[in-house]
Amino acid sequence: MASVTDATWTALADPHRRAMLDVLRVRACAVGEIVDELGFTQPTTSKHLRVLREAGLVRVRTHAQRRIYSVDLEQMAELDAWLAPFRQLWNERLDALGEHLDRSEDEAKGK
Amino acid sequence: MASVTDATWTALADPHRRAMLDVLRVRACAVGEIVDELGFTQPTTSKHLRVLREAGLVRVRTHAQRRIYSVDLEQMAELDAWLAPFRQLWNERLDALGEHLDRSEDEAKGK
DNA sequence: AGCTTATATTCCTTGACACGTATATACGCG
DNA sequence: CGCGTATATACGTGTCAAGGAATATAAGCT
Repeated sequence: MASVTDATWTALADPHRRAMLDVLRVRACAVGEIVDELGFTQPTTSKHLRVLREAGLVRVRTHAQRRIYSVDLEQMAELDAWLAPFRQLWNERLDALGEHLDRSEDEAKGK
Repeated sequence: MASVTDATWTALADPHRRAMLDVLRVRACAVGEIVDELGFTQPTTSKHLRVLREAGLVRVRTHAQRRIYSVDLEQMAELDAWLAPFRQLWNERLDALGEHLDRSEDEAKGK
């Protein structure tokens, strides 16, 4: 149960790696497929995948010579947990705005 | 309307800066308060705040000599937007599990 | 205007990271 | 077992970001 650590955030700091996660979000991929899709060299791709793996963001399963990488959704959920308090503040602000608008609307409808 | 860019993710990669965001999430702070709270030196704190500002993650308003920093919740919401598709997959997985459990439960209750 | 407080910036050194090239490991197959 | 495919690692190099110390800017105060 890998938790979110510095490595996780560092891994996300690189745009290539975020692109890789976006690809893997759609479906699990072998290394070669990611190379084809994103156009990075194979060694670069493998190195980035290693960083993502050590960050707990992706998982590998070996299938013959291929290594199939997929997103670790649980880790993403933990990232989300860090973001959640901020989102809550944001939603509170939206709610306050919505209430404000509703009040005007209710007054118009005479509700 | 600053959007999420590489700078945003890079800013989040640093644990000190995430700590600062956690402090600012509770309430807006002047630089000195952050220095006191987290124990970084003043120049370091200012430099990190600059990075956060240029990343669109915090806003400043000047109040006499003090500069009051606060989290830019809108930017956080945009970060959340990137994470959202992953969260959705995660929730679908939880729902599938829940449905599975509900089915067993319903059979037990004869619903 | 001088002094103090509050914050920002500069310079310098150091360490981490990304990329390319070359090479190593692993697996399957004839 | 030798060969091809698929992936990982090692090495050398250039770039960039972080921290400390010193200094600059800015605003209030007497």
